[in-house]
Amino acid sequence: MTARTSTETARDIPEATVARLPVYLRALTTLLDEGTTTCSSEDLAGAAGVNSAKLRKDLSYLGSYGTRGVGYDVEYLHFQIAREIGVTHDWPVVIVGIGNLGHALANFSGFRSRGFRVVALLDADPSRHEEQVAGIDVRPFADLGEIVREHGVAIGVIATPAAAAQDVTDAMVASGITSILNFAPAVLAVPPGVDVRKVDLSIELQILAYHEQRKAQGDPADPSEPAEAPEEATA
Amino acid sequence: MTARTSTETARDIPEATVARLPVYLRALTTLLDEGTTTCSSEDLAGAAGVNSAKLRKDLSYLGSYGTRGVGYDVEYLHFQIAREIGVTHDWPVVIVGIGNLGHALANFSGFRSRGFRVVALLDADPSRHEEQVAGIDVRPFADLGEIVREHGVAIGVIATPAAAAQDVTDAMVASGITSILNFAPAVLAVPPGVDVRKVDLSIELQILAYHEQRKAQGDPADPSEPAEAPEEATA
DNA sequence: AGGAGTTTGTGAACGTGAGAACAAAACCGA
DNA sequence: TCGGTTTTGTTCTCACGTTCACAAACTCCT
Ligand SMILES: NC(=O)c1ccc[n+]([C@@H]2O[C@H](COP(=O)([O-])OP(=O)(O)OC[C@H]3O[C@@H](n4cnc5c(N)ncnc54)[C@H](O)[C@@H]3O)[C@@H](O)[C@H]2O)c1
Ligand SMILES: NC(=O)c1ccc[n+]([C@@H]2O[C@H](COP(=O)([O-])OP(=O)(O)OC[C@H]3O[C@@H](n4cnc5c(N)ncnc54)[C@H](O)[C@@H]3O)[C@@H](O)[C@H]2O)c1
Repeated sequence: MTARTSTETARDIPEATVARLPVYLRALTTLLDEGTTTCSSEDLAGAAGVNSAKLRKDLSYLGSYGTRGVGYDVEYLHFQIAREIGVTHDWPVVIVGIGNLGHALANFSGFRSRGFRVVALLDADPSRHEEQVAGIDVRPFADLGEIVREHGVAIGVIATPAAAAQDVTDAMVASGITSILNFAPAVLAVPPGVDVRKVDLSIELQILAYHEQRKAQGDPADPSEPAEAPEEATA
Repeated sequence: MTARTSTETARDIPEATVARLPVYLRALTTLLDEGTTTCSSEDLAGAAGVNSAKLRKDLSYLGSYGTRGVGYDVEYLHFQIAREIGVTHDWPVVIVGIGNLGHALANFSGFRSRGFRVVALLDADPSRHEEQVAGIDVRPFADLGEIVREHGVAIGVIATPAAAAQDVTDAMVASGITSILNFAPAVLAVPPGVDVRKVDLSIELQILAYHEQRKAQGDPADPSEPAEAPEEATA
C-alpha cells in the first residue's frame, strides 16, 4: 500500500476532462506555431474557450506541470497532454463505407496531423474497388480481418448507411477492433470492453433547432439564452 | 403570478434531456416504419440505448403522454417530441465551405428527412461557382446576407478550413444567423444569443485513443472499462 | 365488481462536474 | 535577504444529471 502500483499513471481522469484535453492540445499546437514558449492558465483557457479554473483543475489531474507565478511551458505541456491521450505515436485506423462521407474522411488531412493514420478503406460495393481515394486502394469489406491483424488496428470508423452499421460493428468487433467511431444514425450494440462514440449531424442540428425555436417562440426579447461567452478563436 | 404566462411550454428542459430527444425521435420513426403502434418505456429505451428510468424522466419534462399499464402511443409521442424540438416544419440551412466535407453534407439526404432544408451552398473560391452540388448552385460567399434575409435562415453550417471559421462566423452573425454548427477545428467567439455547436472528428478519435491506451497500458486483462452495455440497434 | 398484473410518473439518494476562493509556491527587484 | 507580485494547485460548495424505488393509474380476466 505504501508503494505506488506498477502503472505510473494510475489516476483516473474524469470523462469530462478527457473530452477537453484534445481541445487544450490543439490550442497548445497553435501557440507553438506562433512561437509562444510560455502561457498562463488564463491565456490557454481563453484559447480553448473554457474557464481558467476549470483548465487548471483539468491539468491538475495529469500532474503539476506548471510553475506558480510563471505559467506553463507550452512545449512541455503539449507533450504531457499528448502522452496522456496517447497520441505521441500514430494509431492505425480503418474506414468502412467509402460513399459521400467516407470520401471526405479519407481526404481529411487532419487525421495524420493529429495522431492517426488511415491504413485501409473498405466498402462492400465491388464497383468501388476499382477506385483509389487519397492514394489508398478501396478494398473489399471481407479483407477487414486480415487488415486489422496485419496492422494491429484498434480503431474503426463507420461511414455506411445506418442499416449496415450493426453488421459492420459485429465484424469489426470479431476482427479485434475495440474502439469505434460511428457516423451512421444507429444505436450500436457492442460487448463490454469495446468503446463506441458517435458523431451525429442530425442530432446536433435538432438541438440547435430546439434552442432556435425557444428564442423565437418565447419572448422576442429574452436574454436568458445560455449562449457561449465571447472568446478568442483558435485554429 | 397566478395565471401561467403566455407561452404554453414554459418548462425548461434540462440540456442533457434535449440532447437525447432526437435519439428518441429517431427510435420512434423506426418503430413507426415497422408498424408498431404502442411501446413501453422499456422498449423505447432499448431502441434508443438508454436506461428506461432516464427515458421516462426525460419524457416527463414534456408532459404526461403515456398511459400507465400500457405505454406510449408511438405516433402521438413522435409528434409531441417533434413539436418540442421544433422540427414539425423544415428549417432553412446554409452551408459555407463546399470542399470535401461540404460536398458530403450537401449530398446528405438525412437533412431533408429530419427537419432541415439546404437553401444555399456558399464558397469563397470563384472556381467553385461553376459547380452544382446535389442540384444546388454554389454561390459566392458575399451573397450570404441576401440569402439569409430572403429565406429567413437561422441556422448556418461551417465547413471551411479552421483559419476562415471565425470570419465566416462573424459574417453569419452579422447577417442574422443565430445558430451555428461548426465542423472546423476552431473555437468560435460569438455574441450572447448565438448558439454554437461543434462536431470534431479529431477530438472524438483522441478520446477513443485515450481509452484505447488505457486498455492496452494498464493490466492486459482489466475488465474495469466503462464500456457500453449491449443494446438493441436501431436505424 | 374486484383483484392481479403492468407500466408510468416522480420523489429521494447518489455521483459527477463547475466555479469561486484562497493558500502555497514561485519570481523579481531592491 | 526580504517584501511584493504573480499564478498555480486545491479545497469547498453548489448545481446538474443519473438511477433506484415505489405509489398511482391503467388494463384485463374472472
Ligand atoms: N454525407 C454526410 O454528410 C453525412 C452526414 C452525417 C451522417 N452521415 C451518415 O453517414 C453514413 C454514410 O453517408 P454517405 O452519405 O456517405 O452514404 P453513401 O450511401 O454515399 O455511402 C455509403 C457507403 O457504404 C457502403 N456500404 C453499404 N453497406 C456496406 C457494408 N455492409 N459494408 C461496407 N460498406 C457498405 C456503400 O457501398 C457506400 O459506398 C450514413 O449513415 C449517413 O446517414 C452522412
Ligand atoms: N474532410 C473531412 O472529413 C473533415 C472531417 C472533420 C473536419 N473537417 C474540417 O472541415 C473543414 C473543411 O474540410 P474539407 O476537407 O472540406 O476542406 P476543403 O479544403 O476541401 O474545403 C474547404 C472549402 O472552404 C472554402 N473556403 C475557404 N475559405 C472560405 C471562406 N472564408 N468563406 C467561404 N468559403 C471558404 C474553400 O474554398 C474550400 O472549398 C476543415 O476545417 C476540416 O478541418 C473535415
